[in-house]
Amino acid sequence: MVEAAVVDLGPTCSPTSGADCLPAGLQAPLNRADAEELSRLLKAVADPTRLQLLSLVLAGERVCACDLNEPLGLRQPTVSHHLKILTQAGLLIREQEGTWAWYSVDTDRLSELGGLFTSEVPTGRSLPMA
Amino acid sequence: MVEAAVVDLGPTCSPTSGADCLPAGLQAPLNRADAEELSRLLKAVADPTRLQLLSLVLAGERVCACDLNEPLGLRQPTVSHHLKILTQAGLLIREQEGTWAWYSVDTDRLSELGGLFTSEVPTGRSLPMA
DNA sequence: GTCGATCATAGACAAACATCAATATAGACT
DNA sequence: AGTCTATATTGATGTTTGTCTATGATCGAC
Repeated sequence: MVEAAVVDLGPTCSPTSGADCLPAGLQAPLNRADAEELSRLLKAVADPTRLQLLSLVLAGERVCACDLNEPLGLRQPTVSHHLKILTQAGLLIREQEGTWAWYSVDTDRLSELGGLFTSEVPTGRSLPMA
Repeated sequence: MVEAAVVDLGPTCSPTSGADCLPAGLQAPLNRADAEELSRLLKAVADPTRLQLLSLVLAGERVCACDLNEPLGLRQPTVSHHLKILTQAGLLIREQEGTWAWYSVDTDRLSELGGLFTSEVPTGRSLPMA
């Protein structure tokens, strides 16, 4: 040990955290439970196929599942499996319409994800002349 | 098929993309190569132990590896393994000093990660009265 | 009803992964 | 030299994960 750098990994999220109470981010030391909850969300996104899926649905705004098999070059059950994972993670919204299943991206949830790593004060605008 | 929704998965990053040229985000449809590169970075973060590691190093600013085994409750080789993965992903910076290894977070890289999901125009400040 | 199309589920299988114990490497110090 | 400490690497093991085929469930149209 180099020093008495005692760091307790206490709870960072409220003990009665609901389904949408994400552990805020990395600013405070994460306890195991919060880290596991965060990793569940991140695992949903840490797969090349699911990233392509997200980008495709994001490009189409509201996309039929039937249009996703071909551009990915994967079998229908495989795509269905990934869509389920993304939906369970709250990143995709599923709407059944007759035989079809329409998917759209929950952009709030998506930016919530990004916010986990960018909770600093924004120092400058990224767009030219707002 | 529902419509002729042709989406080509062309390259989104420059063909000669260097090590730090991340595929920009999900706004444009991702081809497989870019999706795999992104997923490599996200996989580094999609693990509860590595999330705890990041939060610990972030809290200490510059942390000796010797102080990380105990708060995580994991063996030294396991922690060393995770530190290597985070370093290879560019999220941690390693500095050797005698026998010790000091780690710090590359905050630029970290916010680059967050930016993958939050490339929208910021509509409002999140801090009270800036 | 039957047929065809869309999507989900179940089960199998190989590849990737997290963890450990054991060992190796390298520096500091006597 | 020799020992102790800090860290990395190797190899093994159990678990998770991505993909497939095969099958089931549901809806619309004839």
